[in-house]
Amino acid sequence: MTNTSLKDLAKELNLSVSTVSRALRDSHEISPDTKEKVLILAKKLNYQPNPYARSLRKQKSKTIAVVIPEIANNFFSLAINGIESIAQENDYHVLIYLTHEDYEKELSIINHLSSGRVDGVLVSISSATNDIRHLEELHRKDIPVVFFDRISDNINTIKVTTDDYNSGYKATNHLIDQGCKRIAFLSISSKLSIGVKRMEGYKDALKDRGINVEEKLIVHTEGSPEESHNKIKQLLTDPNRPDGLFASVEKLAIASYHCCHELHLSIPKDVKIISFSNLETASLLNPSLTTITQPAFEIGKEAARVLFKGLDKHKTFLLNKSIILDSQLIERESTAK
Amino acid sequence: MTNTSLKDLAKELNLSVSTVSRALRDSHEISPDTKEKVLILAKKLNYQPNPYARSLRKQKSKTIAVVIPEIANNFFSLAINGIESIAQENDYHVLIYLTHEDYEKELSIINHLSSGRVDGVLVSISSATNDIRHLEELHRKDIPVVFFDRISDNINTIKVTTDDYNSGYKATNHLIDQGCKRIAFLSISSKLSIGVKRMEGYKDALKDRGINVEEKLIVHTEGSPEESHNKIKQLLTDPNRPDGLFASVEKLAIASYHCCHELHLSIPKDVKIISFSNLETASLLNPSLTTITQPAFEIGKEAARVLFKGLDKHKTFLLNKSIILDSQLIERESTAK
DNA sequence: TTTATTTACGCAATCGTTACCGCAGACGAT
DNA sequence: ATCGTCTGCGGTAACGATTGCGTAAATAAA
Repeated sequence: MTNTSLKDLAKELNLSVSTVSRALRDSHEISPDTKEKVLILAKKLNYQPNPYARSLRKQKSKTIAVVIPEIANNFFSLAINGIESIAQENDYHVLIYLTHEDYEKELSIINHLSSGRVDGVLVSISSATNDIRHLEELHRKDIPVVFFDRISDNINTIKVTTDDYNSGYKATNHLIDQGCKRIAFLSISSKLSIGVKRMEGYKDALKDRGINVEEKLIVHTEGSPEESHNKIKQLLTDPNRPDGLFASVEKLAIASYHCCHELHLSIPKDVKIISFSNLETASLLNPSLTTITQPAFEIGKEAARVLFKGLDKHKTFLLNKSIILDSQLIERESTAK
Repeated sequence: MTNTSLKDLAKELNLSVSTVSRALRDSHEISPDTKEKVLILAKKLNYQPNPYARSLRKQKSKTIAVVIPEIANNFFSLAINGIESIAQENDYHVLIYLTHEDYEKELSIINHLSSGRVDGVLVSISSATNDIRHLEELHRKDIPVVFFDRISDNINTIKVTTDDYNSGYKATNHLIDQGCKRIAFLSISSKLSIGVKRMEGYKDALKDRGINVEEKLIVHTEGSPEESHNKIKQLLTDPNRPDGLFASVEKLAIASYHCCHELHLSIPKDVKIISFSNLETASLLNPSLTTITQPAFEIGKEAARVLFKGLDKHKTFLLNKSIILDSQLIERESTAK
């Protein structure tokens, strides 16, 4: 059985296709009688307008794309949750694309999206991405783009993030307050905006408290989980090892926990750890993890909201604007004195 | 700037639209010369065929839908990861829909999908779903449906799950082996297949070891997180409280941990806990959590694979078939003697 | 040389919806 | 009676890509 179309309805009711179409969209040009007949039959046959025909005709797809590095990640799955909820409110559909931190993949995905498949794009760039010409291309084709979390500063559009600099500053300050003298900073990319800004907060906090910034305490692990693990382990086996770790992303905190367990280092006695994280089990860890928790769900929602706001008025939308939501420092045992 | 179409290419090259179309799809009817000219210009203008025009014409969307209860959930986000990877291999697009365990929402989503928006659907039903007529409707419209994890036995199609009965049996057996005498079973639904089968495994394991099944040790928390929390707390404050908890889903294990902490019950001394879970931090919890870990990523992959296999040959596809992947019991401290 | 065949392309219909234009008939105003 | 003005509906041309069919020119076969 194939789907019922306007033509089927029209034939059944001895009306023209255009009349049926208008009746369904409650046009004032159609008499109440006719409307009712049409609506009843449509319901009876469970008529669903063909989305592709409609999109083709209206040059609107009622669809947005979400392009993210990975999904098995608490931050991103919460963000998607927020995005999807706003999309559902607006009767939009959500396409998901994962780049797996791969620039080539991101390139080909974004490139594909310039086909008009979607009305707008929400993106959090991959850690491997330097060149953002592919994103500018979308821009040029008048497809609104909103960045969230992992943004690029080199493109004029809306960006939704948390206050990464400040959070980095606060996190570092907290470690110092708890007695740390040598604090390492862990990140997954030396280029990613979130990494850079969090690091600037880290550096400034150290300076403001009169502590020297040591480059060898700044670890960028740009590759595999194994690489992260090894680099952290190496950091912690150094005779002059740090007494505090600031993980700029959750997975590095988890790796750090594993390393400490392996090396029989006690958290927080030997090493204190704080991390950006949306881990729901942060409070159940051994020891519970002090986190900077981003409002991931809200970030998703807000990014989607501004995107939808922009879907009406393209031109004025392509502005450079930053929306910054607050993160929360939640103190737990991993940084106890 | 709008997108370039076949017509644009044709005009530029003084060719007809059909020739350009055929050239791009490497038809043998087109001369090598012409093909090359077309391909070069297409690349230069970054021509991307309009997906909606193509879908309309071909009655194929190159898109699948994934309908799941929630996404901020390790199992589902891993499964999506698997699904997306297979979809990308097959050049398909993935639409995500969340039901939030709400039957009405699931109904309206599935109903919408009968419009032909997608070529196939992967679904894990909501805990509130009894009636599956909406899914049968898809079936009737020749839209292949593959269930994964949360399946319905009342519909003839492919289902991908783990061996829930066996896993339930093994988990219960493990608790008994570790010395538990009174084992409670926690689930989020008395109807959901995964809950029922895991429970049957639980019951049979008890019987086989000569332990009576006590109905009051079987807790179904069908509502909010608060309700779950309260019911578990109530269970644990009973003077005759259980000494073992078998959580059939991860979130109930987490709730159980919180309850034990609140009630100052020691895990595993006072209460041992085992849970179905894909928590990446299971080994870092306090104490580390013994889990039945499902191959979530593989389940997603496999479900997507069989769906794609079915997208060719509809008719023969609509078979009743179960694909069962093994879960793994990973013993940790929460069930130590 | 004539006929058949191949090569390389154009024409036009089609997918299902929507939007513009047109046009009867009813009705009121003049 | 004539002229506008609604009301309610139908016809048709798009949207962009695909595809069956037609056909001129080039080539081969007779």
